[in-house]
Formats: sequence, structure tokens, C-alpha cells
Amino acid sequence: MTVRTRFAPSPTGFLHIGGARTALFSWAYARKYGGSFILRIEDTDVARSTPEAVQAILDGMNWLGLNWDEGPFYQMQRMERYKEVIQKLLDEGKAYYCYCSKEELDAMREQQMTQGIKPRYDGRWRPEPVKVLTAKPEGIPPVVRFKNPQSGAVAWDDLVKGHISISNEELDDLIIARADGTPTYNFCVVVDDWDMGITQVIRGDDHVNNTPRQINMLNALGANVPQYAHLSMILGDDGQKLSKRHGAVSVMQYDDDGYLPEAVLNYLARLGWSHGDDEIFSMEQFCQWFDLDHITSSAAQFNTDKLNWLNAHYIKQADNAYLLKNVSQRLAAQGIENLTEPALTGVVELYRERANTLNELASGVMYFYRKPAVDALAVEKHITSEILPVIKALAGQLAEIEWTTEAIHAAIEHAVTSNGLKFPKVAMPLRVMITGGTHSPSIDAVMALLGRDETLSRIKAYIQ
RNA sequence: GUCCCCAUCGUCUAGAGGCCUAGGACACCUCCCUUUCACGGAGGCGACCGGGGUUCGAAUCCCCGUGGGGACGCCA
Repeated sequence: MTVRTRFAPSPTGFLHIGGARTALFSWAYARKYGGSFILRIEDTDVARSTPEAVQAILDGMNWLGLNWDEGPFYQMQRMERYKEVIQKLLDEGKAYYCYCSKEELDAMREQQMTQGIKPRYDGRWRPEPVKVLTAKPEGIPPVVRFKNPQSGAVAWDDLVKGHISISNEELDDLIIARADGTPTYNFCVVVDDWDMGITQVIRGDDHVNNTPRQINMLNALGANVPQYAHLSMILGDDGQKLSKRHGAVSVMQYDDDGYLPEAVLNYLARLGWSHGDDEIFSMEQFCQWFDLDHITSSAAQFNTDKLNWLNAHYIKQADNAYLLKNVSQRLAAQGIENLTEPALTGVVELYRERANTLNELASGVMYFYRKPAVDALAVEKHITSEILPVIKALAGQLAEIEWTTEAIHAAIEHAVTSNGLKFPKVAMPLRVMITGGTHSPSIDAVMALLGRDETLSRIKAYIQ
């Protein structure tokens, strides 16, 4: 059977890291088997769904390059179909109307909780052969409930977690249509997975408890039951659950923060999945290697340090044109726009090996285009009255020489040896004068790129 | 409370009964490289939650604890 997987987010917020990993795994599974990856927007919660959130999810998917083969399908556009299936279940006696009020249900739940049992609908409106139902109350629009089997167990072999079995006695007759007639989540999922011919449902393990209900409905409809793979959740850097209040951010935030999609993808792939000792791999390799057998069933904690390491790797690998475009955009956002002098390409080349993120790269490079902020402590420590005459003499030389890294290096070297000093004794004050701080690539290379005029101008600011 | 799931270095993980004196990666520490900081290179520190079984042999299988997480909506 051709593999058909899907990603089915509800558009109530951005695409976060957990959703992105679910999408990635579903996508990779379809790619590996030459199947189809379907995007479905579960927007039946009209109150919380927004078009902005739909767009945010699409943006996130696109940024990561998780392309879908079909969709996006919107559940709100499939209402007729859901209603048709609900009617079918009603007609076949597999679903029924329930006239309980919310207050009645709340009371039921509360009472069961105090009794220490699992809160369940007690089936008071469920028709049975010899049962006599109370009279329908006037003016209360009913909900529709699915007639869940009352005995036996639902079991499936979860592709991640193994065999799972849940007794039907744990389940109750869930509502499949609200009083206003709109279908509910669990029901829409069932109809969609059925209609769309989904073969593997790969989703977060917060859905494990929905699975037996969905299987029961699928069976009642005579539909094929797909295989299920429930992924464990991703915890924050601090080991805490990610939530809108705590730590959950949009994948697009990683873009803002200067991460490459390749790095995020590679990181996410390794979070909960492994292929021996492999740490760094392309999406092509991932799609070949990916399988559901090597997914961990326990929750994984996010680790920014490791993401940074991967990101640094991909920055080193990135082609120059890409970095240039990206870094100049980031600099432009800081108001630094005319990047002709010195050429950004050389500057980026000098810095790409030292940055964990594109933002670090952009900010590291900034002093080439703008007078640097000066670290007063560094000035005090390195620009001493003994060294100033040496620097002054050196500056005179620098005005004369050919402006290359080698020649500049030779000039500094000369200043060092002729004064009986160590190299850093001269290099450090130069670094502070030119870059404003004590950390930079080789100062001769920096000077060569910065240009003679600007270099001398920055030095002269200290030797008046 | 009830049900379900999970449990190897600080973190991500390898591990399908003997290959495990438990491997790799990030982080951390040391050293090397060096013009500072990075990069890079070489080392180091560091884990099978506890208790019972099963077995000649268990990180791996079973049971019981313990700890963590999830689910119990006319949300998805």
C-alpha cells in the first residue's frame, strides 16, 4: 500500500518546535517510502482558529522546507461530509442524541471524581433494546454521541510505543456533534483519516488516549484502521513542559535568532530519533535512513547548546552567497546598509568560522561598518602609556606599506622585535583601537580588510 | 482519583541476553595549535532509578516499587 501520512495542526497559534518535529517525521516517512505527505488544517474550533495562525504554520513549514503533496485541507470546508457521516451513524444506530445539559454533565463528572473513579458519561441517553429513555426535554438542542462498545478492549501496535491495549470500559460515548450541529475533533479526524486514505498516523503522544476512540469509530464506519506512531513530547531546555506560557516559541523565532533551517531540521531529527552514531546529516540522508523503529519513546529535553553546535557547523558549510544575503539583511535591520567598503564577502569569510548564529555573525562583523563601541576596561588594560609611542611609530609605517595582511603583519612584527616585546603586547592595543574589544580574528587580517584609511583613523584617535 | 505512557552520563542518544571494563555527540575540564577570542586537534570527567525474579549469563526479558509525563471537555 502506498504510504500516506499527514500533519494536522490546529491553527490556534504558531508552529512550535514540537509540531515541527511531528511534521518532519511524517514528512520524512512519506519521502522515504515514496508516499504522499498531506497537510490538513484542523480549524473546527472556530473561536480559537485564526487565518494568521494558518499563515504562521504555512510559513514555518515553508521555512523548514517541509513541502506537502496534498492540501492544505481545511476541516471547516468539509462540514457537509462530516454531517453526512454523522447522519449515517445515526441511521445505523451507531450514534444517538443526548439531551444532557452541561450542568448535568459537570455534576456527573464531579460526583465520579469524588468517588475516585474515572469521569465518564454514564450513557443515560444511550438507547438499548429493553431500556426506556426519559422523555426528551423541551427546547434543549441535543448533541450526538457515538455508541462506543461497552466491553472488550481496543488494542493496536503502536509503531513507537509498542502494543497498547485499552479496555472499552475506560471509554465512554463521546460527543461527535455539538448542540449546534458542528462535529468535534475526534470525529473529524476519523472521517478525514479515512477519506484521505492515511496509512500511518504520526502525531504527538498526547493523542494516545484518543486513539482507542478513533479506532472504535473507524471500525463502526467499516473504515481501514491506519497504523499509529505516537511521538513523545519535547521538553524545554530546563526540562519543563513547553507551553505558550513557558518556553514555547515559533520555529520562525529560530530564523529571527539566526539559525539555519538545516540546523534546526538536523537537530530536530536527532531529538528522539537516531541512526547509530550519526549526528550531522542532510535531509536527503535523513529521508533514506528514517524509520519508526529508532524513535525513543521517552520525552526529550531540548538543548540549545547542541543546536548551536549544529548551527555553527552549517554556517561553516553554507555557501557564501547565502550567508552574504542573510547577513546583509540582518545588518540592514540594524541600520547598516552600504556594505561596499570593505566588501562583505571578505568580512564574512573572516567570521564564519567563529559564529554560532547568523546574528552573532552579523554583530561580530558590525565594527567594519560602524565605529565600534569601546570597552573602557580593555582600553585601560592594553593601551598603556608605554605602548603608545610604539603604536605611533607603527602607524607611521602603516601609512607607507603595501596594504596586505602579510605586509601589515611584517610591520607589526617589526614593531614588536625592534622594541623587544611580545606580539600580543602590540596586537592587543591595536585590536582594542580598531575593534573596540579584545576578541577578534588576527588583527592584521582585520586591518587589511578594514582598509588603510579607516584603520589609521581609528588608531589616531588614541595617539593624539 | 482512574487509565495510559515513560525511565542509560548534566543533555541528546547507541544498545533487540554474552561483542558492555556500557559506545558516540553536545556541554564541562586539561593539554596542543595560537596574536586575543573562537575554530581545529588530542586526552579527561561522567550513566544502566530501586528491589525481586527468569537465565550459565540481564542495561537488555518478567513482576513489584519509586519517580516523571500524559489523558480523563459540546478544545484540538
